[in-house]
Amino acid sequence: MAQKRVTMADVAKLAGVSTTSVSLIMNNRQGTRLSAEAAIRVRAAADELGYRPNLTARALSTQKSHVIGFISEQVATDRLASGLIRGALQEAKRHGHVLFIAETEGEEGAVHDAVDALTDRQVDGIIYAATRPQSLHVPANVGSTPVVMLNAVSDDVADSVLADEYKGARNIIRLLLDAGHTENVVVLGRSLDHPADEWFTVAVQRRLAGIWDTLRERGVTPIAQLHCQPWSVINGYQAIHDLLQANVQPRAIICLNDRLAFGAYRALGEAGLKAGRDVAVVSFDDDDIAVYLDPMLTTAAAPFEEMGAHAVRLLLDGEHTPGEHLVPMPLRIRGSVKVPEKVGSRIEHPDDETNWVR
Amino acid sequence: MAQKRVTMADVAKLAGVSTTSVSLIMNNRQGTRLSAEAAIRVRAAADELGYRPNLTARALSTQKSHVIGFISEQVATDRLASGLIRGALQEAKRHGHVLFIAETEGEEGAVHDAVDALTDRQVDGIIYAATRPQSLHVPANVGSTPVVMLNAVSDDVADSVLADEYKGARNIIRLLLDAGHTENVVVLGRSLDHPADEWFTVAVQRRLAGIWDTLRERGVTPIAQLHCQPWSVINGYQAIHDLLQANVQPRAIICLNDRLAFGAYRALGEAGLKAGRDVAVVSFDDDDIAVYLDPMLTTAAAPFEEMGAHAVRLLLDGEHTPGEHLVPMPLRIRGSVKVPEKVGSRIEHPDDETNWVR
DNA sequence: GACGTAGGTCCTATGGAGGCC
DNA sequence: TGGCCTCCATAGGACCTACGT
Repeated sequence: MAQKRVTMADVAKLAGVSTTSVSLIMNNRQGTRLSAEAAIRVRAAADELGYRPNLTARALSTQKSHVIGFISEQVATDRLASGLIRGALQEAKRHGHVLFIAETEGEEGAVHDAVDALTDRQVDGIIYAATRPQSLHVPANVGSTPVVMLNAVSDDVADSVLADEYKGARNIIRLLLDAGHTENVVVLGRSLDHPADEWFTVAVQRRLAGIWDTLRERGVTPIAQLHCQPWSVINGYQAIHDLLQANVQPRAIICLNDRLAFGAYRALGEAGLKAGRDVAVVSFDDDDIAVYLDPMLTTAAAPFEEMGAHAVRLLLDGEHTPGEHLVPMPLRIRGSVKVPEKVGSRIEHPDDETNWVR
Repeated sequence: MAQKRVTMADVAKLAGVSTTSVSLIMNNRQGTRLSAEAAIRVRAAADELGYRPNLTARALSTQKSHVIGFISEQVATDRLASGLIRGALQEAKRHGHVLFIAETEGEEGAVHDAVDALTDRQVDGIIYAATRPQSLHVPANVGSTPVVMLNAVSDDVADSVLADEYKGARNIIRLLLDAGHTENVVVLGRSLDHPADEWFTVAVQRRLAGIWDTLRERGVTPIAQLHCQPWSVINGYQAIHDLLQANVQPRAIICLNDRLAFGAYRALGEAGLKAGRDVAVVSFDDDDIAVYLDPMLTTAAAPFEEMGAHAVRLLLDGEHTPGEHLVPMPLRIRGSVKVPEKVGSRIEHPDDETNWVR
């Protein structure tokens, strides 16, 4: 027999005041001269009854639900990008907000439905997230609800939170070169002269640009560009396998993501070579598998948690300047690159703030 | 300039009826004699204005929010158990519900706070989930909100959804034995005579019981029980490594989870042995890494999605009989066990319904 | 037979009322 | 007669529903 919740009216009765007074006092409204004594009575009554305001009713009356909607294709389930949710969740909690989660599973029209489901419940804002950076369409039924794109961009929305691919790429390449691996360098994942295709997203463009700009600055010319899409374990394996078969001996491999690196490890292993010892390997993302590898992978981490948190902050802060918001990619320096002691300490990192090593 | 949403009143005015009529018609209430013609007018007006009911207001008046709260320590972020959320999400969506997600990150008092945050928003029910089956305390402030434990149990709550560890174990062991691997069997992860400790949860007990009951039934006596906790890659590696050093040659390894299996693969590899070819390996969970391994791992999958969906169903169905709800663990038959063609087709699976092979 | 009125859900916002010196 | 302090009535917010016309 669901005993009902305590309402303001109950508190008011016990304290001998009106519900108005209870509301004013419980919300600590300034500028209203209610006697200190009344305030004490009301608070005591509220405590005694265990009163908690009904946020649904409050939302109805204030038009602010303190709820944020989180739409994604598969974020909650994608092990790489679930960090996005986690970051958003924590930040939302710190602001007394809660998250509605809706996943579209890539179904047609599911985004539209999700938006309906969320706006029908008066969310204060919507985060539209993707597991891989891409351009998405935001359905018109969001109406006037603020939207922030997370790990994605959209023509329909001003704000988007992205990883700083360019600087991240510069930093990890600098790390590689500073450690002395400047000969027989191979770039695995995408070649520069390949025509633009569906995989060639903004994020990829910037990642590539960061890599090549830095190589050129240092006067390093790779001995091979291995193109393969998608960036899967098997494709990484195949590419390096073929390279070795052709009797080309890489001394450093720049992998465009961790899965390619995983594949590269295998191909190297079959040839009796070992990452870290015979071949330096750097990569991107800091996928979970990065630390399962032997040796563990040095990689520029996708800063998902921080990105998720930032998206929430943007939504709650109406004052920010709209546009692209770039979050630094921290380097995870591990065994796949041998960094000589003396070199390690004098590695230059002009783009300093992006170098969150841990 | 947030143009306001259209309300029932707007529709009523356009259709020339009262809001009552709009409510009755939009909700398809039976037994109310409104003219068919009025219904048509109302629907047309609603369409024209793009009317959508405000679910916050509806929740306030009906006391049903069509929202389910999902509390967990780290489910959204745990790559193994995020399937729980996904399943819940899909099932909720199918019933027109939406999920609030709250994570506790294991902080003290966070569960209590999460419950407050959810009940303040009038959720219709709460799912309390864990990444590893365990017994949890449910704070009293849930009040009369229905709660279902997911991948967990609690003294405070009747309903819990768990994987059917016992039958799952029986089935995977049968598979192994039916494939002819009955000699030199090793059990990796926990030994029977080890005293109960924090790791010895109900789930583990049942998993173990399923394994040993089946071995005994078939008259198979393992040549070794390797005990190690936690069930990590490194511990799995170490245990098998030591075994091989001691010159014991296993022909079949029953791993208590996939991470142990991963470690076992490595130790075997170093000794020039290969899973599937020289040693049959079976395991539990169907972690993501299971398909990254070479050969891919044969394992009894933790049916997380189905469990999540089931929890939602329980919450929405007030009529079910309370108690433990066991969800079958499907076998994922892959390369780590060689199943002779003729054997494969005549493997017996008395516990039939649990054998969702895919 | 076909519909509307009024009151309920719980909280907030506003103006104004009563008491006292 | 005013001014100050303390408080509350009322009117929303958008919806549902029992009853009445």
